[in-house]
Amino acid sequence: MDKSLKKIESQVKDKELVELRRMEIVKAAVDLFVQKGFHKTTVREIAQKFGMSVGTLYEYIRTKEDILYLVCDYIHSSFGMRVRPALHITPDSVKTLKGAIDTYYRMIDEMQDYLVFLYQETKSLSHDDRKYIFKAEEDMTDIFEEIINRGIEDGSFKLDRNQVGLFAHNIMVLGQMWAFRRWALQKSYTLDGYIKAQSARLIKELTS
Amino acid sequence: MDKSLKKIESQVKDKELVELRRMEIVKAAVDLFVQKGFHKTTVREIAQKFGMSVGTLYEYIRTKEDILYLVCDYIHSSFGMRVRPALHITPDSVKTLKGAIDTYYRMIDEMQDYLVFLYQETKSLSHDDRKYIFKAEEDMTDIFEEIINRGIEDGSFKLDRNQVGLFAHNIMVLGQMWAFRRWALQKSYTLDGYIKAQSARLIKELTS
DNA sequence: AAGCAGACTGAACGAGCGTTCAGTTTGATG
DNA sequence: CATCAAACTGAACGCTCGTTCAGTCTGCTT
Repeated sequence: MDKSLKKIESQVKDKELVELRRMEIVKAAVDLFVQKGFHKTTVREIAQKFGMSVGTLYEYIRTKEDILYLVCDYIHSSFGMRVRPALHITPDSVKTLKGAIDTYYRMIDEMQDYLVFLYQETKSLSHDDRKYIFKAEEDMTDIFEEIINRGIEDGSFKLDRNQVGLFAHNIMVLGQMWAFRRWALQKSYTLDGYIKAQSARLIKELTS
Repeated sequence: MDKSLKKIESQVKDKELVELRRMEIVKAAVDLFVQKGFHKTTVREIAQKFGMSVGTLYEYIRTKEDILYLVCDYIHSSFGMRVRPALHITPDSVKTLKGAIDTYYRMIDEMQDYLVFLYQETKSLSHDDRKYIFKAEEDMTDIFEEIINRGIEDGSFKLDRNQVGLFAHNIMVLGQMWAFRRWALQKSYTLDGYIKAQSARLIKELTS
């Protein structure tokens, strides 16, 4: 799942160079997109930040939307790269879930600008591309579901089987809320306080 | 709070006509915006659906962004008009909260397209206009806070005072999740099932 | 050195779109 | 019926921006 589904064609032959330049393009574009939004960012601006001419930029992509796709893909895989290695399945299900929540919520805090951007601009992607991006969310949900299911099996958690999916969604949404409602929450809570409060509540619900 | 904060100037003198035509404009624009997004909708399209020429349209607004503001304001006040009258404060705090959740969640279901649109396009508004729109969210949070606080006072709910705000946010976000994650949730749950499950969980948490 | 392919340049093109304005219609007034 | 202002029209303007392409530069090969 590290590589994108879609192959975007380019004029340039050298595969490694394409990879390298595209990473530069993404790095240049992501900040502009997050700051100004996709529509208000011009290809010229991206090229300028990228340090090359518009013409060159178009050697590596076909359309402006390709850049959006690359950026979304980049953000999405950054998430994946950060969560996966940080998730330790331990014999103690409570500890495992606590750790997963902590990891996920901290990642959201670090990447809040990207997260908000993803939610706001995915509708500008084609239907197929959007599905691919949503896939990342489903993968994450699956991870939480698995942890909860293990906990139920070993008797740590009490939860109706057909509520596991919903509970996994709740965990994720309560984390994402930190980014989406920062205008309210980040006035009254610190990240640590927020994680502690939400985490305690979720765990208590599962164990009582 | 029914009238907008901002007065948008118009060429037309007759105040009532302005009000009438603007409502027609909003009605025409809102569907197009929800369907295609703000940026991809042209003023010409709106004028056409509105049934008048572009020139006339511009007698009632100054810029395209004015239309966005009018639409956001319209959506926001539709929310307000629907929730407020449906909220009954009863002596039974549990029943009151259950009713409020039910009302709010059903409203989200009905207006899910609008809600998603609001979240996706508010960033295109000016800073002041955005603040005005966020205000609606804060008002709603206040309502839930008040219900919870009453419940704590009359002994129905057990919750640390400094967690009331957070709990109110949780209630709202778990409702909005129905709209934002419909791609996953609305496959596996009915609205009634969803409300019952989330509501039960929230109430249980407050009363146990 | 000559030849050549791959990488790069940026002026130019042209379509799309927000906005305007010179002019027409409408209907109220005297 | 004449007058006039308010409401309406839509072609035209002008600017922005995605995209292209004729031409230049670079460095490798023979």
